[in-house]
Amino acid sequence: MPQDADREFAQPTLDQAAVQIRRYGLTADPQAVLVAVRLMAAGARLGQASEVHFGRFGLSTGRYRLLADLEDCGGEKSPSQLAAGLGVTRATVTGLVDGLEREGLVARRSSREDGRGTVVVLTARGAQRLREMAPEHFRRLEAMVGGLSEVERGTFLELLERIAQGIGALVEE
Amino acid sequence: MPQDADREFAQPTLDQAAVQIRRYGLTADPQAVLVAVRLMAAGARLGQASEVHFGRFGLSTGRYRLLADLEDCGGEKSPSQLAAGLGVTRATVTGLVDGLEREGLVARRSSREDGRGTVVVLTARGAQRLREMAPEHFRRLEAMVGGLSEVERGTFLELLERIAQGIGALVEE
DNA sequence: CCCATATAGTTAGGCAGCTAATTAACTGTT
DNA sequence: AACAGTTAATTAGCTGCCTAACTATATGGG
Repeated sequence: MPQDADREFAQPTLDQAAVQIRRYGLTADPQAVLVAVRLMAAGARLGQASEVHFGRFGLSTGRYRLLADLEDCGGEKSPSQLAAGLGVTRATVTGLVDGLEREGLVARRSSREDGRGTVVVLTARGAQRLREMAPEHFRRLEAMVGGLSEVERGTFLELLERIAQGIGALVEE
Repeated sequence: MPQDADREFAQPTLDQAAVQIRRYGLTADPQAVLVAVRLMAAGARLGQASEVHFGRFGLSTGRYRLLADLEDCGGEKSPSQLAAGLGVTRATVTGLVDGLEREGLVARRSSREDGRGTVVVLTARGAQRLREMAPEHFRRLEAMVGGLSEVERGTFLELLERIAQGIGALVEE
């Protein structure tokens, strides 16, 4: 019996943000803070929902993304290239590949050009798994934003893009 | 010398989405898929940026949120209530409290009303830590969305809200 | 009153992300 | 040719999140 399934996701409110800001005697704009906090909450929640979905196919978000990236690139890539493509460290890729290799979805072989390198290869079984998941995966992604019209999606993308730039600027500080 | 610091965050493109959809012979809308994928990427990136920020104060996103939630509620709450407020499981709260207690930022005492229960209490040191972090924390949140006007932020919030509903519907499937 | 069930908190084990350190191989300079 | 520095991949150890299982206490029905 799963005991925590009824976890509620109470969205943070504008009032909460305003109270916090006032408590510390600051002058930040509560609405701006709310945008940031809600975006983070949505991202986290989306991440968890994905994890559950991929779990049903014996994968995880990270493993799925690695597999998909491999297929996008013709089925072969070095761990370093995978890390760059996925935006994670090479150490993380090592772990993901370990798991996928155990399941026979990818294989490792050593590089011919570079004695230090290895190449991760998508196996037939790995490609098969991707095909099995695709319909539901894309259906879910579509359903998630189904409440928005095409124009609204365009607007959202543009605003998100600008926020992403703001995040990028922060990271470089 | 950190060796992976130059990790690039290549945003997924509309073309990539379209190619993937076509490969599996599906009919999903690439733009809708792109919105979902970018939102997930932004959330993940924001999460990592936060982690770095909080790390400079010897905390993490989860620990900070627990501390802040505690202060919002007058400084005392049970682990169960904390879990509900933060949207995580009680097991996770146990881990967060363990860490915070080790640093002397919170304390545990057993509940007087319920023999099974404990109460997590914000210590003076914990409150002090929050005060130290507040200015930079809120400045960063504000800076992140600084590229948007007030009207745009309102629009973004509204669209994000509708997407959050879409995510909620998926979770219940 | 007792027992079944529910709830509070913890523990154990898993995964994914990180950093830092290690080993091996490549590269460029002198 | 030898050595220094760089890069590829892995390993070890941390955190946060999860689920499942366990212990202890509450609570309600026969």
